[in-house]
Amino acid sequence: AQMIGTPRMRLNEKTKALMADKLSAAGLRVTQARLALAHLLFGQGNRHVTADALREEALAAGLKISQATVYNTLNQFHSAGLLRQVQVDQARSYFDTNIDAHHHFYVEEEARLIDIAAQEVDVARLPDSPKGYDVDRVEVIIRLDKSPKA
Amino acid sequence: AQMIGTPRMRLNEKTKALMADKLSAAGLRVTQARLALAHLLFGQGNRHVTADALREEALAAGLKISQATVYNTLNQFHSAGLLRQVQVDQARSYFDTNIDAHHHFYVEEEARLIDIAAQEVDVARLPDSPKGYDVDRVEVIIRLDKSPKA
DNA sequence: AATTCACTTTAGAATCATTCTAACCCAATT
DNA sequence: AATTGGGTTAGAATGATTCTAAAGTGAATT
Repeated sequence: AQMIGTPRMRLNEKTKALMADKLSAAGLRVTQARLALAHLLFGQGNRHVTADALREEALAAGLKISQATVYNTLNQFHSAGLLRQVQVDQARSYFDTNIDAHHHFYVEEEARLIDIAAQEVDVARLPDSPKGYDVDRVEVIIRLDKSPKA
Repeated sequence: AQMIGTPRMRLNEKTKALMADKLSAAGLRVTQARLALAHLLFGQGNRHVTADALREEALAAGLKISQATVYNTLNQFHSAGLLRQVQVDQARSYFDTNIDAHHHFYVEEEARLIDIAAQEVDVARLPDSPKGYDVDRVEVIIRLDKSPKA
């Protein structure tokens, strides 16, 4: 009998199986496009991607996938709670594979987001929410500039 | 002789004079369009406006002003440090007349921003910035949902 | 008051991210 | 294998914002 994890099952296949589980668990049908994008998004560490960057990455990986599907998929993953949307730049939105509570550095000059673990920031006091409203989430964004050359 | 502040000088005129000073101080030429928009923006308490909302307000006030000028002016005011740009919604950007350090509530369902005074939030601890970068500013955004009906 | 020149304003076109449409395709079920 | 209901797609549509290049205006000068 073929054991789980033996050389016969390539890493890629294992990841695919994990991704299929992830999609099912999120209530999404397992399709080729979703599997492939999930593989790119969740196959490695946490990432911040724009729709266009993901599209290019997919094409570079030899996938045949339309821009509409990239958008659809990112939105579906977001609705399903697999991605978080980060709004720091007026031009485009970022999707973050890290869905745990955390914060961000943003370097505008480089259009680059950097995660900050929740425990690295201590928000000691917050105002009461206006009557009739509840806190959905608290975002801390630290905008960075390149240091002037000394 | 006509004294400053007598009934002969209408409130509107006084505001206009203040706005002219504000523009000059910011290094901007005093033009009709800028005066009129400054009057709408800074004539009352602090506000959060979108380009389109400001355009409509201008038209409603009987001003003849193009959308391009509204955009140009908002961007110039922003560059000159008279406005701050707030990025909370993927669809449009907001301009905030409050340029002091402060934070925001954002009600996505209503596309509404609410100021939070700086002293209402206590950010007790922040991570070190990555090497080569300096903190430009720290933004705290508290996203709100309508409370479910009890 | 007229002239000049640089800066402003403008209408409309252009751009760019994102969404929509309507047709085709595929995953699950019978 | 046929059916069905979502999934995917190319291309059009949308909507905010920017660009263009032509006409207008403020400030300084004659």
